[in-house]
Amino acid sequence: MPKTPIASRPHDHSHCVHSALSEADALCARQGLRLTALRRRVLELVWQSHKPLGAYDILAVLSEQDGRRAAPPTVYRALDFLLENGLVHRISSLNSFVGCNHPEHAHQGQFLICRECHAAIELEQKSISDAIIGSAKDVGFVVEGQTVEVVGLCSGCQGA
Amino acid sequence: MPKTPIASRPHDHSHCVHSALSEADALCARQGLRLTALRRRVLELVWQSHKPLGAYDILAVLSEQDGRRAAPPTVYRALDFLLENGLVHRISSLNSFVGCNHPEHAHQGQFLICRECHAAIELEQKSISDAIIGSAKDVGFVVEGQTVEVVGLCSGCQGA
DNA sequence: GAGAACGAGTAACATAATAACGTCTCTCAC
DNA sequence: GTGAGAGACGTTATTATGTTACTCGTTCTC
Repeated sequence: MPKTPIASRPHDHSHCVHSALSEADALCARQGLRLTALRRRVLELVWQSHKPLGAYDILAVLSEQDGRRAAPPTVYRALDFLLENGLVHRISSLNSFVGCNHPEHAHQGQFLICRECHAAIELEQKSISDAIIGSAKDVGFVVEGQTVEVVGLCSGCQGA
Repeated sequence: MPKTPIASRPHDHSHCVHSALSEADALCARQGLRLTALRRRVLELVWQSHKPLGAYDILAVLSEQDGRRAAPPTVYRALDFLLENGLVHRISSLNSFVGCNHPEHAHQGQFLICRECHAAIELEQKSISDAIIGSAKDVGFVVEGQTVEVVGLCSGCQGA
């Protein structure tokens, strides 16, 4: 049996996807938000992917696989909703999107992006935020939003 | 005399631009790099702007003001050269570029971007880098490149 | 059930970046 | 000097990403 490197083996995380969707259902119900079929589907696609997904990737699936007549605004509106409500994050250095691991509280994560397997690992390290806020304060700058995107090699890809 | 808020007063920093260009000249001479007229002009434009400049903004100036027949590749190639040699930084959340304050040594800065006046302040805080590298190490991730872009209000814009 | 608010389809457009190929001009070995 | 090679830049076309404006139908509210 041929060995497959861990990182490239598409490990089945359908249970993760499922639980993320349930959590999103609950969260939206609680806050009176409408997680429509389209929005839910987009969220599902983002979660299903092991790596950050571009808007046009989502668009392609909606058109080809779901048979929906979708155009860019369809996708971007759904993504805007998901972003606003903390269900996904945007990775601006990749122009793409990942599911949020902790939608239950507002935050902006930090991301470790593997240049080999393209996985994105979400962190939420107070030490990083604090370092940023502190340094900003030193020059009189008030922080409202942080974008921290780190490229490198994940543990699984370092041997290769 | 009408009061103009500090941030919107286009304070003359032609001496900054000039010294940045001189420094670039010296650096390229030292390293045997060719800072051609085009590359130098692009660097000058980036420095002249008080805020991050998009590739197509640069393109417009080259075409309209300089009368040069320029197309996107012209600008992107010049920017690639400047990026590779640490003379400018790219702000990926804005798809735009700023002059580097410390081209003399390789680094990736952190940026504070004012949502009001759009100025970009470059930081180079070891405390931030270290926090990132440390957190990454905890999950076995090896950092190769960092993108830190912070949105907020600069000191000059906080009154408004 | 009338009207407001919202979600989504549609077409066109705007902006950002790259690909592929050609030409010119250096430089440097010979 | 000269010609081969490399590098810089022009040119055309294309791809990728994101937005605007308008429409229609549904749902929510009263």
